[in-house]
Amino acid sequence: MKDTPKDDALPSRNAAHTRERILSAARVRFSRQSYENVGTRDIAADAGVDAALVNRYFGSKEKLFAQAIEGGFHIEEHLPDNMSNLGIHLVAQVLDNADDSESFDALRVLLRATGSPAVAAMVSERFHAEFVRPLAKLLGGRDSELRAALIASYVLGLATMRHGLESPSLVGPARRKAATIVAEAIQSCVGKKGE
Amino acid sequence: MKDTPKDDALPSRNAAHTRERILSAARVRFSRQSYENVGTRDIAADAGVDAALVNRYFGSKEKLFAQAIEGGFHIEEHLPDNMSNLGIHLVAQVLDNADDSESFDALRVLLRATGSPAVAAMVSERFHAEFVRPLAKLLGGRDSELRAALIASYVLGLATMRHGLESPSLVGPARRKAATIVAEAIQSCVGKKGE
DNA sequence: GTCTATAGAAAGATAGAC
DNA sequence: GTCTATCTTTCTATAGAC
Repeated sequence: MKDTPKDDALPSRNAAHTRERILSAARVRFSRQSYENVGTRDIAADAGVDAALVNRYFGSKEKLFAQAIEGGFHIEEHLPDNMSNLGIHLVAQVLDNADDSESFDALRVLLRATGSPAVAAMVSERFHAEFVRPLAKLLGGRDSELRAALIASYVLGLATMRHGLESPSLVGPARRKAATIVAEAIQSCVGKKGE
Repeated sequence: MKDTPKDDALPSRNAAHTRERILSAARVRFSRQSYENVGTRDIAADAGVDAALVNRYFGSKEKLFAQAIEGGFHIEEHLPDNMSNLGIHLVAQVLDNADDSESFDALRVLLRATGSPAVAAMVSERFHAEFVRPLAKLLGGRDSELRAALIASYVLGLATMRHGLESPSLVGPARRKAATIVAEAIQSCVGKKGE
């Protein structure tokens, strides 16, 4: 069987593809457990490759982590068409995300990394560089940095309740009301240009 | 030298006192790093006792952790005189807490525990039992559970930005404005009895 | 390009001496 | 009531065979 050039194919001996499989598996794992609780063996098993290849391709677990969160917070990918919908748009992205979903979620990685000395500073730096400061620039006006930080705070609080603590209080019928209220709080930090 | 009966004394051979020293050191350590990053040896060193005594008195690291957070979220100890000041009161407790303070802060323990399978469920359970549900009962009225969850969400978000990410955006001159805004958001979840 | 084998460090827990 | 010594497991990382 020859290697096929198709992207969807799974060539068994292809460095670039193997690398991507590892990175993808790492993103999912780090979204669900803290840095220390995720083993390079676990990642390799999920990716279906040998554990030694993780270090072979990424150098160390720490560098793999850095690669995994690279670009994950980019505000541009979380923006609505119109800034007047920012609140409801951000809130929906946090709440409409199944607890058992096996996908990458940078916000969850952040929540789980704050207690790990090896990566806490790295995550904080990226979050500010990719999310908070660009958002502040988008908002503009007085205290834009502060207003962006507050929006981040509302989003992180919701994410902690929903995905960190898996609180039952924000699912089911309550979800809709919660979304509306927090979206309003966020929106009030957006529209202050008139002041 | 005889053991003195005074509470402030440091008898070198006293089970109850040694136990208390370990527990106290554990509370501080768990406030600053995740469950996995805190070693029983670290705790013992801080407490000035032998590492073997940790297991001797608490059975296991997990049981020690359970004891450490016991009662830490109790809402009663975080309430103002009047519920009309709840927002500003809660916010102040989160923001007015030095990053390098060597004190126990249950909220920080919570933030750092969400990625640790061994203790995540335990922390979530206690937080809901000691903070969210009692708060809902205090609030009363329509959607009290939801409104309590939202207040918790605002508090956790602030705590994450301030102590999890050590964000520079909420300290200094910005602190006062941030406090006022979030306090208002919280307060709007308190006063809904008229609906 | 991938895998086997293992080095080396660190952690939780425990038995038994003092 | 406390400490020394150690068992056992688990993890990252790497050298070298295939």
